[in-house]
Order: sequence, then structure tokens, then C-alpha cells
Amino acid sequence: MEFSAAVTALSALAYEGRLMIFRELVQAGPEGLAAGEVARRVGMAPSTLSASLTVLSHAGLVTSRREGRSILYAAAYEQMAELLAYLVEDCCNGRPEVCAPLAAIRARVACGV
Amino acid sequence: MEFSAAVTALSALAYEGRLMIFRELVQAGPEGLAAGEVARRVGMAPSTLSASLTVLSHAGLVTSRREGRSILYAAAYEQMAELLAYLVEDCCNGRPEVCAPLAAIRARVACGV
DNA sequence: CATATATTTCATCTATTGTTGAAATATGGA
DNA sequence: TCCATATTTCAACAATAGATGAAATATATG
Repeated sequence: MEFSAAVTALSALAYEGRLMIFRELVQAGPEGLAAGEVARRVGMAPSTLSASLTVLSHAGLVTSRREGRSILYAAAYEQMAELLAYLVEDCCNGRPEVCAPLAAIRARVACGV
Repeated sequence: MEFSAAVTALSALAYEGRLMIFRELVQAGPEGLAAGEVARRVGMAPSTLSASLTVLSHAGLVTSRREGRSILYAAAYEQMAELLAYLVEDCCNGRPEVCAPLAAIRARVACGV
């Protein structure tokens, strides 16, 4: 990931409504959720939600596909991983003890990746 | 980390100047850099830099201490790890294959944490 | 084809955020 | 004490971003 893509992704997540949406989608799994279902869960007006999903989509953090009348949105796990990787890149400048706190991440990932 | 702290941290990083500053500090290590040195490296005016450092500081992402006439800023690695952990929490809903892409993170952390 | 459902687009308004330069504060040294 | 260096604070301005409701688009069904 390059610098400006990281800024775009961070900006997309740096807002209450959008972070809430993204977390719902991350937890919902790769099939995703219909836009309307997301709106119901996070309690947003349709047009506000649509704008939020557009921002997340432009940042590459969610994907969408139509299914019948609904449009299903899903978290883009690869892009999310890219962003996390970018943030920790070159973190310790050759001194492993510096980024030791990052080891805690592993313990918090539910699936033990 | 709780929701609003995550939003604050993401907002702090979601801007070109501040992400640049943060990355400089992450790579500089725990001793940190003088504010003036940071300004020189990222090419910002002193007052703009100061405002940026304040935002990062309020988000808990950097710490500061005075040393002589300089004020040294350093990345807060623990808070950074907390943020990353928050983003991946409950990511796979019991299905490990969902967050498999996150495994790539490990390979990108220079010190192999 | 007409109607109902699902979502997006658009224009407008409001609020928030970033930048800038000048002045203020804090420290160290002659 | 006086001056130089380092950084922050402040006020004003400019730019950006989010919310809203109405209208538009797309799909499904009777």
C-alpha cells in the first residue's frame, strides 16, 4: 500500500458512522449484508448510509454486489490487512524490542492468525 | 480500546501531515525526535507541526518530554498496537479462513513480532 | 405495464478542520 | 540580566466534510 491509499483508508474509518458500518461488515463475514440491513443495524438514514458506503468503497475497504433488489456490501479483508501492514512497516528500525507491544495484536485476533 | 478512542486515533492518522509525522516517529524509535527535527523532516511550518503533534498526542499516539530547549516526541507503540487490535477484533465470527489475509501482517513487521 | 421495494444521486446547509503569521512562553548561555 | 533558540498559543480565514430530504434509478412482482 502506498501513502495516499493509506490516508484514504484511514480517513474512511475515521468517522463514527463509517467505523460502525465497517465493524458490522467485518463481523458479518465475506457474504456481506444488504445496505438496508446495515442501515437498520447502525440506525442511519438511507442517504447518509449510502454516502458512507461510497466513502468506504472508494477507499477499497468494502466491496459490493447486487443480489435481487438488494446491494450486498462486504468487508475487503485483504485491503484491511494491507492497511494494518502499512502502519507497522519499518516499525523498529532493527531493534525488535521496540515493537514488542505489537505482539499483543496476535492474541486479540479471534481466529489466531 | 473503546470505540470513541479508536475513532480519535484513526482521525489523528487520517491526514497526510500527521501520518507522515507518525511514521517518522515510529521509525525513529522510542527516544523520539525533537519537534524541530520533525518539522525539518516533514517540511512543515512550526505552528502547523505543533498543531499536528497536539492532535496525535490527544489521541494517545505520541508522547512527549522536554529535554533542554527541545521537546522530544516519540511514538506510543502500545497505543498503536491497541488500535490495530481493535480493528481486527471479532473479525472472523468463528470462521478462521475469513481473516486469513491478516496473516500477511506478520510477514510485514520488520522485527517478526 | 403499473406498482412496490431497495438504493443512490443531487443540491443545500451547517459544522468541523487545517493553515498561517504574530505574539507569548520556556529554557539555556553570555 | 539580556539575548538567542525552541515550541506553543491565539485569532482569523479558507477549505472540506457530513446530514438531510426529495427526486431519480434499478429490480421484482402481480
